[in-house]
Amino acid sequence: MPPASAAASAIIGALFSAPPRMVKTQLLGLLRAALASVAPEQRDLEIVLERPRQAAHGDYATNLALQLAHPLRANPREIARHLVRELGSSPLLAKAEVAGAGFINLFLSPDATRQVVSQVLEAGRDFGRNNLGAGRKVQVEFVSANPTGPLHVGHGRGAALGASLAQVLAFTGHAVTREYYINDAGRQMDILALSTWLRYLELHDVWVPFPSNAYQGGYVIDMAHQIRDAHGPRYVHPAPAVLAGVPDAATAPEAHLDALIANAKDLLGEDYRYIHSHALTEQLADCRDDLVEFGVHFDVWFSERSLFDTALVQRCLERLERAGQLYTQDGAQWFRSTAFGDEKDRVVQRENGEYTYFASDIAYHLNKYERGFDRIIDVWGADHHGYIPRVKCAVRALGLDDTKLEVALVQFAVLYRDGQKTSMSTRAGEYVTLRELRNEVGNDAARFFYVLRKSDQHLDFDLDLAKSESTDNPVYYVQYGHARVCSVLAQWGGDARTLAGTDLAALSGERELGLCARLADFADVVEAAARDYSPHLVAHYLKDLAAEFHSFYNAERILVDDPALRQARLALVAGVRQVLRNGLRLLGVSAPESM
RNA sequence: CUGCCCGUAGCUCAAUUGGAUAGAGCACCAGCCUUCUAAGCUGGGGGUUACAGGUUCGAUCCCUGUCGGGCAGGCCA
Repeated sequence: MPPASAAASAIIGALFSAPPRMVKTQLLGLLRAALASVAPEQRDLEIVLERPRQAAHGDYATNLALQLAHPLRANPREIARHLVRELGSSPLLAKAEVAGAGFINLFLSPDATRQVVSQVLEAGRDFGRNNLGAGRKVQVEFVSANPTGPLHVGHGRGAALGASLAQVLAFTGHAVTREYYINDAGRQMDILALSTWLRYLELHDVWVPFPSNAYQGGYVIDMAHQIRDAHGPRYVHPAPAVLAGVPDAATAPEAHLDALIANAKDLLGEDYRYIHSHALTEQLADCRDDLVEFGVHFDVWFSERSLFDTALVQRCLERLERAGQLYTQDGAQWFRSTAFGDEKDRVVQRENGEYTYFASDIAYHLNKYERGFDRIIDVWGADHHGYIPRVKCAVRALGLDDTKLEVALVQFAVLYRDGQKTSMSTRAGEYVTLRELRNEVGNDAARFFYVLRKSDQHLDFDLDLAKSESTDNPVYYVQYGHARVCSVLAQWGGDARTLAGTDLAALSGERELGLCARLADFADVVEAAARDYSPHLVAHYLKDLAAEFHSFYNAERILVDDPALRQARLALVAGVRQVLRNGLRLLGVSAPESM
């Protein structure tokens, strides 16, 4: 991990300072100056500048006067009038007026509205980028599924959200580390190893009843074949030995499984580790391939087992011990989480000496803090929400700042086909895998649909809609907008890069200026998406931008005879294409040149 | 029983985090192809934001209660 460097931040900062400032930023500067003049003691007040819902209320509006009314003990409309007077005249503004209870409505000059097109074309792929994060180190940990089988559609949503969120954060000046936590130390991995071995024994006509709570999937049989092909009968043991002293499966299924695992370890000795590691390696590779095909990449694959190998779990518990936050009861070791506001104390080491998942999780979070992240984002399934308080308690007990740790919850996705829910039972091993979903609807539709909803909302995933090549399908709708611009530019035949310096004065129609305003909004959308961990805002924005473009395209011809108007419109649609591209890239969706 | 999340048009969802007259897409109705991709566009109807109070200049958003739905509450992960 390279050290967080001020130098790197400075370089990044310099990159961003090059393009001219956005109109909104310039307006904020004007308002700040007016504020300092009207109410010097309130000069540091946060100024909110927003897009009014209605066109009659201008391009931007601010409630600044309303905010000042209380501290100044004055009539908000009166304050607003003072502020407007101080704003004076600016080439940016066509008009500034006081409205309603004391809003200030700002109407941009056409020049001010149009200049965004030049900014888009000059900034190119960097348009929308900002330095909100100022180079701060952020870790996004997501997916982190147990490598005990293929990823399913629930993991897919976490993958899509985490990847998009990481992109958005990187785009807003954060130094992002994408991380996958591998649960390679627990009982679930032992169950997978056992399952593989039992299938392997079956291939050698050693028949041990396959437990219903072991892993049923066909991939387990595949691994058994691989092991047999590579090593023949080396790991075969007779069924009576495998079943020696094993309690009844029907009455004690979990104890049955644990006893089988214990026998496997005894009989196989060192060879058990081979089977265990073969299964882990295979499943992890499958998982990684799946994610790579999905366009989801990780910087760090963090092994749970390494927390034990480096004795971090032990050191972590010793640290809690010294702080007086551990005690022993009923043979187990407990963390006094109630002292930090949790509902009940939690076990960290079981009576049988095994550490709980919680213990390694505390250690993992300690490790995250020790790596110096300014912010740590855990993306979890919403069913883990009850787990948040105890982890935060543990972090506090270690003397760390728990406000650095944020958990983004992802609700389940429910698949619909022909208007019917598709079953997704994890038990029988017949759940829908991410790979099946990707094969059916394609990576682009999957990525887009997954982030179309706020992540903490349930997602109804309409498979038929995702597959349809029609206007109803938002992915196709947005991508088609991009392809359409490409088609127009191809028809024109010129070099799109030469459009950056185009004179835009001919853009004067309502639709044209409306599109310009929409392009300018991209910067705000990106910022909001980063601030609220809400990539869905980008998806919605792209739908809106595409709709506005299609509407414009339908109403006006771009390749008109008048050279000045033609060039200006070409520059405008080239700007639309660039912003569509940038937005789609944040979501991991391709921007096709033709469809 | 307790805690967390949610409840917005017939359906799926937004709403710049407390702003002005709550918006899109489906579906429904009526239109638009001699034109750069009709894989598109235009117009229309549709709402007591679950319900009842409260906080203030202003509430879908914050607080309280009720009703309804989801998820959690292991020495499981």
